[in-house]
Amino acid sequence: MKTCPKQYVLAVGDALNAFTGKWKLFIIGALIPGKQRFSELEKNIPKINPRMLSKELRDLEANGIVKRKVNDSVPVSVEYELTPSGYAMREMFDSMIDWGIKHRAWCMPGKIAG
Amino acid sequence: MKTCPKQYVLAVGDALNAFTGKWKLFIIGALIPGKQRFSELEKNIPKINPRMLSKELRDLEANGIVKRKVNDSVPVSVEYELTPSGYAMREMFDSMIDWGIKHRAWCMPGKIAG
DNA sequence: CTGTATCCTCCGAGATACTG
DNA sequence: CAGTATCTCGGAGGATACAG
Repeated sequence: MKTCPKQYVLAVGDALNAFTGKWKLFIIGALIPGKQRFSELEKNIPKINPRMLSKELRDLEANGIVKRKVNDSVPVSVEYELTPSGYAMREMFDSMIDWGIKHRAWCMPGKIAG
Repeated sequence: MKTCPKQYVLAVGDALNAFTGKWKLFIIGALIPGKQRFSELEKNIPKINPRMLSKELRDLEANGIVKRKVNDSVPVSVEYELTPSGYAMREMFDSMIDWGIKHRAWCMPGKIAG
């Protein structure tokens, strides 16, 4: 691995940490159009349960991908929003999409759309 | 999720499948400079054991990332090499590296190099 | 509404020994 | 050399009920 300085490995590790697991990608995806409340996320992400949603949101917050804002209303509401780093993930996803589409075309022609 | 057609989700899924897990990224990284034999991979990837190496290589081959070539020599040797799709992952990794480095600069300044 | 607390299951992955 | 066969364990993730 000639051209592979240590900070590259760390950087890829950060990126992987940020969106691996079963749900993080869906949560980030759901937040790209804009902030959402806990219950909206729960409704918009099929099959997730509150325990997992809560846990993943805490992970994402700890990793600086999502920020959490409590509105002091009655009843209380909590909004989640991507941080600048979170929004910046789009370019990374775009290049994953590019690769994925080319890969499908290359090795499973005819299955472009599922 | 307005701008999120189904084939995008599939494409990202393909990309994730291709390199998640504990070892796939290291294997791909080890193969970027060129083809390598089983035992070379085993030696070059610290702490991997033959069972995991074998399993991950089979996964990668099934996903069209790696191709396996048996040389009919004595003793037998087997070479693994990235497919064109495999080599094409570099751009994706580069954009992950970009994001990771910016992310580190943004949310953990001073820890650029670990 | 926004989460926690428990309990449980399944599988990724390590250790070690063995085979053609 | 290039793998496979077992055994084992921890942790990711699901189901459900409960709490502030």
